Amino acid sequence: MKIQELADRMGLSVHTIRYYEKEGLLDERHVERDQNNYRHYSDEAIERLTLVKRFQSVGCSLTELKQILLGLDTNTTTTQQGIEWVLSKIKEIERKKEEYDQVLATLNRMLEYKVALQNGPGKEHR
Amino acid sequence: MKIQELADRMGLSVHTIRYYEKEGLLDERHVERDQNNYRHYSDEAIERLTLVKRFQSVGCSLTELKQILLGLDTNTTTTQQGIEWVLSKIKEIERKKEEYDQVLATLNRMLEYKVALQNGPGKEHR
DNA sequence: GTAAACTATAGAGTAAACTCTAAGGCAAGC
DNA sequence: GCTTGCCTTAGAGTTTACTCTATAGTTTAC
Repeated sequence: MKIQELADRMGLSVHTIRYYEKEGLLDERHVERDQNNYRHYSDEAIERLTLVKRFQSVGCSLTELKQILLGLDTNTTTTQQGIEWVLSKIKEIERKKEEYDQVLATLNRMLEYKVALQNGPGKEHR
Repeated sequence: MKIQELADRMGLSVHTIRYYEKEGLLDERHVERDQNNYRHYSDEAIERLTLVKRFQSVGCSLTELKQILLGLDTNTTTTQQGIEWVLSKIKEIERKKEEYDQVLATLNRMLEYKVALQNGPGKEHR
């Protein structure tokens, strides 16, 4: 598929996709060039970008993502070191999930307060 | 307490704290000025910045945070509208938590793969 | 066969959230 | 009393992740 189609399917702009390629998040398994020099994307590009979006949405920078993808692609970092990296990342994500729970708690308090205000104005305090 | 102490306690830089104040995330309940014009922070500043960090860590922009804090501070946005905003925010956070679970799943797959490689090299495939 | 729509590149511009610098005033220790 | 270190402001600089522009070639539709 060509870049515009991929962009539409992924909900990204063509600029962003080219930018990701420049940043090394896509490689020959995902993009090739037609005779006319147009980029041609494989289905693997979809998978890759889905992964990119997913990790990005939990706060990974593109630099960090490159590390992660490298870890998925090659066995180079396989060893105690690589395992420890993944473990620390897992801990980090779990901490973040706890943060989310605390934010949810705050939002729920806000909600209850607002609902109470709406239902019984004049009794706001206590 | 003075700005450096607050910064140390919160794990922020003094620059960042002044920046937050300029952006309207802190007000007279959190900062006052001594005779020498030094900023003097109340304990409420700690609570406030904790909240700021918490919401920020789940992807809220400072602009959005200002809205949230306004909603906590005043009753101005209390009405159906405000309630709906909180509800939509809660949905958003819940969606994000699901993303986190997917990322955790990916990391766990990476981990298993790496552990398997380390324990039985030569049997990487299948 | 030509206009509209898509592709390419290089590079400039933007927004958010810091981060740092300069130039100066205040304060605490020796 | 003076050096060292923290405080002030205004404003410049940085980083990240886009986002857009200019210029030009290609493809598709009528």
